Amino acid sequence: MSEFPSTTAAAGPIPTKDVRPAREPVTTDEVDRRILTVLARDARTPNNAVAAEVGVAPSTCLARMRALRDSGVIRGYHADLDPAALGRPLQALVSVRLSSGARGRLRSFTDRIRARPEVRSVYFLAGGDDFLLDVTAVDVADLRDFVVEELSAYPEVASTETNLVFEHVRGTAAGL
Amino acid sequence: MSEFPSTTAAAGPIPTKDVRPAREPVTTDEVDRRILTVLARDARTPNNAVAAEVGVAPSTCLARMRALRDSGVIRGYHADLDPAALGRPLQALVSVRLSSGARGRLRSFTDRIRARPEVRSVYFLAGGDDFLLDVTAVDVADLRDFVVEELSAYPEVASTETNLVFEHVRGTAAGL
DNA sequence: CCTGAAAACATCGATAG
DNA sequence: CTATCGATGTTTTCAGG
Repeated sequence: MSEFPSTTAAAGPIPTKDVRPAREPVTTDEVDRRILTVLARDARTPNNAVAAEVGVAPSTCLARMRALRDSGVIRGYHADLDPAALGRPLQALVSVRLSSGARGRLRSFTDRIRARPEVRSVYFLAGGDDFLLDVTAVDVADLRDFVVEELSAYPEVASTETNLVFEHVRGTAAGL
Repeated sequence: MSEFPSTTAAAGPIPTKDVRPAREPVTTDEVDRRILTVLARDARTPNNAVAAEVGVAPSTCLARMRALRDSGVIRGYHADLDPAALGRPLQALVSVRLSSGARGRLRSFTDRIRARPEVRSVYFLAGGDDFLLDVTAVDVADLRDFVVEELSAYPEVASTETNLVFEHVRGTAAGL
């Protein structure tokens, strides 16, 4: 089994049937893309509203949405929560480098890490660092605790580097 | 006016009414958090089902969801698309450093950048680099084109550093 | 791909704890 | 603040053309 089974994956207990990780492109037409654009902008847009916006019948739109979901083009639908509004006003990017002997346990290590409430997402990297964590924190002490006690405490971790995030904005095109 | 008006922001033409950026925490109780957990996992869960899952009446659930949306705790709902399935199998993180004189034009520069289809998100950083781009590409040539022609071509850009992303996974807790 | 009809759901106001 | 009820319009869903 590969160390990196897919280019990307969705979160936690997914509302998923049997979505394949999609190593190869799925054929999509203009209608599909317009559906995706609408759902990327507002995932709670009712099916019939999506249909009206892209100019197809609701039944057709529904079938397409399901196909896109089942084929893995749509990985899931997620509410975008504001960490600051939830009492986590600090955001940071933490680069982590593992000791060379620990690379084999990378997966189990990151599985533990990504379940933590601080962690928004994990990037597995090809470069000098092994991975990058997008994290939020209640305050600097909380951030320090996470880095020092949750990361650096493990012998697998060779080094970390923390960069504060002033602001994080989504791309406008959202993957299209 | 501040250079960084909010800690985070949502994408493009948002389906938003007047959601404030939420600099301060919003008071939420256990019911709210459970609603948020459900919606973070599957944003298309019907109000009915959310209500049943968290154990409140649908009317109550609906009112809370709206309050959470209006107070800015929920920034939006987005379909999570798989770039690989859409013909963009390459993902990378590009760190960008601007020339010191160009920092004042940072906002207009990044506004142009983030509208590009390659850009999934933009992190404004406090450290040595000015910002970090999460980008996808069709192939290496496409990636190179973006970095060389879209970034390095501008005099504002002092330097860039590109790191390939093997895999990107969402945190399990999704912001709670 | 569409239409159409039945079932499920969202939404509101009134009422009450 | 929360829950329940009932009425009304909308949305989803599926059978079939």
